[in-house]
Amino acid sequence: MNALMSKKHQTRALIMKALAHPSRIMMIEELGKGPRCVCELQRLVGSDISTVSKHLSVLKNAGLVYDIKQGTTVYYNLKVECALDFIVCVDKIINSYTTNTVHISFPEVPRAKCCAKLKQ
Amino acid sequence: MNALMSKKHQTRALIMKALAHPSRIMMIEELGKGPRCVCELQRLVGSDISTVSKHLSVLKNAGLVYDIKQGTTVYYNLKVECALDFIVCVDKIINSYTTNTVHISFPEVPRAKCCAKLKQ
DNA sequence: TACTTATTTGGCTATATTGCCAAATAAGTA
DNA sequence: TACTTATTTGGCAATATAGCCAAATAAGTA
Repeated sequence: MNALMSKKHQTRALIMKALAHPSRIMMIEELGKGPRCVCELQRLVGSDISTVSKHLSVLKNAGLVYDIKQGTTVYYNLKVECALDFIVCVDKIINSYTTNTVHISFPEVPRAKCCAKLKQ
Repeated sequence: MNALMSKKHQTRALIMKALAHPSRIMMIEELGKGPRCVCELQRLVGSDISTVSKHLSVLKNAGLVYDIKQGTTVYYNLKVECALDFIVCVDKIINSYTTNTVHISFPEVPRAKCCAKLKQ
């Protein structure tokens, strides 16, 4: 894997990581309904307001939300609609936990040994 | 937020977390092409084989992959096709980094103060 | 200016994740 | 049985993440 590939996968992981927390998923879902201030999101998730603020900066850093200041209030907005698609994807997977049928699929031909260390 | 809601969001986060690592994203993408043994995935990501094995157990634990043993070789398989949708979602977001136009949207009416602590 | 409201930042501790090595396990082969 | 191959597990150190409190910042109001 070259450095360019690595960069790409790191960017992907940054976005996934941003969504990899219960509070942040909740907030993204809520922001799908419209802009919300930090206070409103704080009531939603129930953590300390400083914690919520830090979660929001993670989402912002990943490019998922943006903020607009009005007086002393900061409104957070969903930047990319498709962030909501993630939640649909996840819930599909959760549903598949019970309904999914496993397809057994072997490689067509036996492969040569691929893991052995070279002899010295 | 009640305990049931919390449970749901934790399950969602478990799946997101499983995908929140460059190597694991790479492996999911590769498994989209067909079953692969641990060795093949190890060559793909370039980490120690024990590290790769642990990454795979994270994916398995989240219900994203399953494994089938053939002799000494373990073939990993994508369990849910829609795990690939995530990667499409992420790449859409990455593309939006440059092309996305911000829609400024304020709440229609000014809201009452919502954050102040009660006076004692 | 002093106070209030809303939010962010710094700092700290607790916890989780990552990645390597070494050892263990599992299954096939000489 | 001893050896080889493929993979998993245990253990450990390094790093990252989370969440709280206290303090700082920003903007409005009396």
